Amino acid sequence: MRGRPRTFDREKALRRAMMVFWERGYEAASLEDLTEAMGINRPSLYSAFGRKEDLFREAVALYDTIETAPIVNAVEDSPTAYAGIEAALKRNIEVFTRAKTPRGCLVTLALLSGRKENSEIRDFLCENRRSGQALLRRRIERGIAEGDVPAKADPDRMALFYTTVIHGLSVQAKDGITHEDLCSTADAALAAWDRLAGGPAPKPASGQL
Amino acid sequence: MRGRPRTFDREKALRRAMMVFWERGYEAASLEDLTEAMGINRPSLYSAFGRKEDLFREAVALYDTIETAPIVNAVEDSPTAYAGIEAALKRNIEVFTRAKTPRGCLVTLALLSGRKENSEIRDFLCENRRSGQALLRRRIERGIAEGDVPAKADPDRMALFYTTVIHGLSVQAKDGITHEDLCSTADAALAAWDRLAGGPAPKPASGQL
DNA sequence: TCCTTTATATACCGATCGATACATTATTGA
DNA sequence: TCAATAATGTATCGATCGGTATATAAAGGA
Repeated sequence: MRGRPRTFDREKALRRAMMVFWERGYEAASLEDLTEAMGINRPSLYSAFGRKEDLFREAVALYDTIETAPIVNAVEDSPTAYAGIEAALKRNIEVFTRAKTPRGCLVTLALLSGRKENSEIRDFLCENRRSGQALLRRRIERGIAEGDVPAKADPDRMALFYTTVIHGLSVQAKDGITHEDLCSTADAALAAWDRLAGGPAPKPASGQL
Repeated sequence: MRGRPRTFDREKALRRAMMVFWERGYEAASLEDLTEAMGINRPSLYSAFGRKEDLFREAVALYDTIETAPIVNAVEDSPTAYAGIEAALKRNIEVFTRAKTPRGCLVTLALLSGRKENSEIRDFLCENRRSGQALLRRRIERGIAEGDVPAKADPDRMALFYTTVIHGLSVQAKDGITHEDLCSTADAALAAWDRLAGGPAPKPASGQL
């Protein structure tokens, strides 16, 4: 390639930008905060990532890759829908309270209220949240298909409930609630499972599996 | 009183400021947004309410008076702890989805992430959230004392769980979830009650009440 | 009537916001 | 060797941020 080579690691700079957005949210993360954390100056940021909005979208994509994707895998790899939802709750809590990263979920906390000119980014984050909800819904639907969830269960409703709890856990994590208390809260949500699913999981007929 | 009389209704102006903070959050509500909504200019705002931070604290106090206090009363006036928590959920949903006011809870959504120089306001809001949690805890403790909640129930844990759900409902309301779906989610949370309380409510001995 | 007091309106403060112009430096291809 | 290309550092842009100085207007008290 022609031209002067880049003197910084683009991926590492993006990861640091992600941390700033995670800590401060979208609007409160200033270009000065970002460039300082990334170790570069403004023109380098703009040539490598585009505008602040572009950088943020890429930071969210990186968050999805680093933080969300393993949770998605855990949900899908769990043997039952219940175990999948439990994994979603517990693994999110691990992320929300990890010592080396900011508390709570970037996608949930970065922009709830805000300036009206940032409504597109708010919608972008909302869509991301809905995709997490869709993940849980599909896992419960699969549970019905595979027989570990009663057929009369309502996957939409259950996914909405557990997604709502996860959003609440983000707020609580940001407020400094302990890991232990968050886990206790997740268990409380799971305690509703049988009644939400319309009874305990039907026992598969012997030899069916 | 001496001096030129005020030409605006202080209470009405405060209510409009509250709406702006409710809609945009603390940081994104600019003085221009505020003065325009309040129908006054900056010096009038400063002489009547002090700095932006002072105005915000007073707006939150008004929110507590107008929106929160009736919910507090409903929780405390409910005949049982279960009915009290149910009232807290349902009445919050009414507030979060009311057509004439912004969606979600001002206290929860106004400042989660943000600039580090606003950490005092974040703590102020966090304290407000914790007081809501304490309200639920006390109502459950009273339920134990009055016999409508089993003695082995954990009021701290139950209050934390239902408060977390309410925080999640704020996020969902902001995301545009329907009133019906929010109610369905609240019912899902209430479905965990018996297992959280350690069994259904003990039946009072006949003649005890 | 006139002075004191308080509110109003205009205009502006320094600081910071996101975003760039410009000149310089470093590299590749011809 | 040198033009073309791309990244860097500095310095700055206009807009907006929260917050005020200043002058004027409107009331009460002496």
